[in-house]
Amino acid sequence: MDNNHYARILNEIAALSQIKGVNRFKIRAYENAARTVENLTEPIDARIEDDTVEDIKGIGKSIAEDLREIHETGTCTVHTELLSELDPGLLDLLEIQGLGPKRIKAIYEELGVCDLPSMKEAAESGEIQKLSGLGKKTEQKILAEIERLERHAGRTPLPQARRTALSIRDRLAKLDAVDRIEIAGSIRRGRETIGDIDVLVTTDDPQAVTDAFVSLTDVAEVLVSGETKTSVRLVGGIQVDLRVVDEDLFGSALHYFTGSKEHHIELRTRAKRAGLKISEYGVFKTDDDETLVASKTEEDIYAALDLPYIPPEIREGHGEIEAAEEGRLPDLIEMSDVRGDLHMHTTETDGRASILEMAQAAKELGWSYIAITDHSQAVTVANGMTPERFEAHIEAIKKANDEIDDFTILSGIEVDILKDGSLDMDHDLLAAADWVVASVHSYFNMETDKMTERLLAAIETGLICEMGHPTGRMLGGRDGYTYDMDAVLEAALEHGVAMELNGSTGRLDFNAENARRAQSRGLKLVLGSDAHSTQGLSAIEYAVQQARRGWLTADDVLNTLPVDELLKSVRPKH
DNA sequence: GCCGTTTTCGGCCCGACTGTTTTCAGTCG
Repeated sequence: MDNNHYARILNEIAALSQIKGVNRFKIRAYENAARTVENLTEPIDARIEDDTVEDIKGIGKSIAEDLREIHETGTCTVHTELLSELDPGLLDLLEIQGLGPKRIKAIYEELGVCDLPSMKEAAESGEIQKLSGLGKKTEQKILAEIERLERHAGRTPLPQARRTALSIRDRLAKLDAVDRIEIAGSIRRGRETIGDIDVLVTTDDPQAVTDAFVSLTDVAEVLVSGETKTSVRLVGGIQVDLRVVDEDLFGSALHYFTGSKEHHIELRTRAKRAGLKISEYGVFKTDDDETLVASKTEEDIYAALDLPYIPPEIREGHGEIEAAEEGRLPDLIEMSDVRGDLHMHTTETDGRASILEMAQAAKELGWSYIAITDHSQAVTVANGMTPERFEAHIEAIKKANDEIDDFTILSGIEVDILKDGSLDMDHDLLAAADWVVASVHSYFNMETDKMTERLLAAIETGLICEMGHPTGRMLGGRDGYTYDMDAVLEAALEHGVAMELNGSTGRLDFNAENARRAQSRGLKLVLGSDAHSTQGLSAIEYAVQQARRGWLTADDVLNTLPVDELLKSVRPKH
């Protein structure tokens, strides 16, 4: 069973327990355990079977028992009892901003409201405002929130949220009153989907900045406005929080507003033991009259806690603080480590630039090589290449090399993995090409076993360098196809196939968790832009960011190698 | 429910803002 299945049940136990009103630390224990399971690089099934599940930090006797029960039956008593006591529809109500577990419980008990439709009905008929502690305003907010949830559910994909954030940043940066402005929050950490945008500003005129912020043309509604914190909702539905801080406190504020919550909880617990207190205003001593120890930079904050700097991308409460303590923090890959890009398209199929244009643009970005990887014929909508066209394309790529200095253009292809696992191209042509990306573009809904067989067959041809966008998921769109990931990773390792971390803005596939899982098995990753235009090449930044979230170093990534070493590192039997 | 360089019991991050209240609980990040 997939780790996510276990995590989902633990999360539901936490959410339902909140509404039931149990001890909040017990709830946190379930949340922590869910997060731990989600981010485990090995199958939880294996830990249950060899009876080591209780050795995992954050999983004790009781939750271990729950996990064993889920392993055997698919669910556990704690979960089923909560579901029979309460109503599963209540989980949706937690999505309503401004309503927490206490109020939901009260409304549930007083009015029998058990899901979004009954909440809407109760609010529309004015029943909510009659309850003690609730009033007309809360009732109106609930209605507005339900309407918003009906219109626009879920989180925003990172690239889209980042564009919005940068636009807001640039507009506010023009104000005289703004000294320094920075995007913090989950965008800075590079989470693949974004709940809201956090903007941090230093100024000597907070009122002027706040006024300008709420007057931005795309602000639909002001949610909160205080001295240091203002929140708005944009026309598109996304929430933006603006925080105004003193210059001297910039480091501690940036650290605080970057999160994650879990990272902070762990860090603050650690600080407390050392007689320190952390808030957005700095690190303070708790024993005397609260002396300020650090606040100017994030480096200062970590130094005050006797820790090395922890990069934003891994501040997720996934063991990074423990690793920092023990000097085990990975030296995360950086943009400057990347030497080339191994996944892109040209006008030969569905790209918008020629071979040479792509090469020149890549050279300007600082790369020393690229692979041109146009589609094979199965992708008819992309004008995929027949064997004849591919053969000619290989020649054209070789020729283009003569027209650019100090740069290598590898001949390649993104060959389709057909329904039966065979490759959509003559094998001798694949063998003749420098770089072969193999990808699935059809029949996404195959059964898990069939899809596993399909991918294994493709890997076992021995002709593949790299598995392209390995799960096929679209960010904020379709889910990835399902297969036995462990079996596929094992085969890829055996046949010298790297897994791609595709940075194109609609995908980010592999995601960070899968990349870390592959890396922990000894597999290499490749960062690819999947560019269809010269501008598209910059998507590699997203791939780097996700790689950092997956704790990858330059050594884990093949396209940090010089081109000759790169080519030696794949297709060993070839 | 989990955990231990103050601990096997007694803790478990910290502050801002709002609405409904007359001093603060609830929610959020």
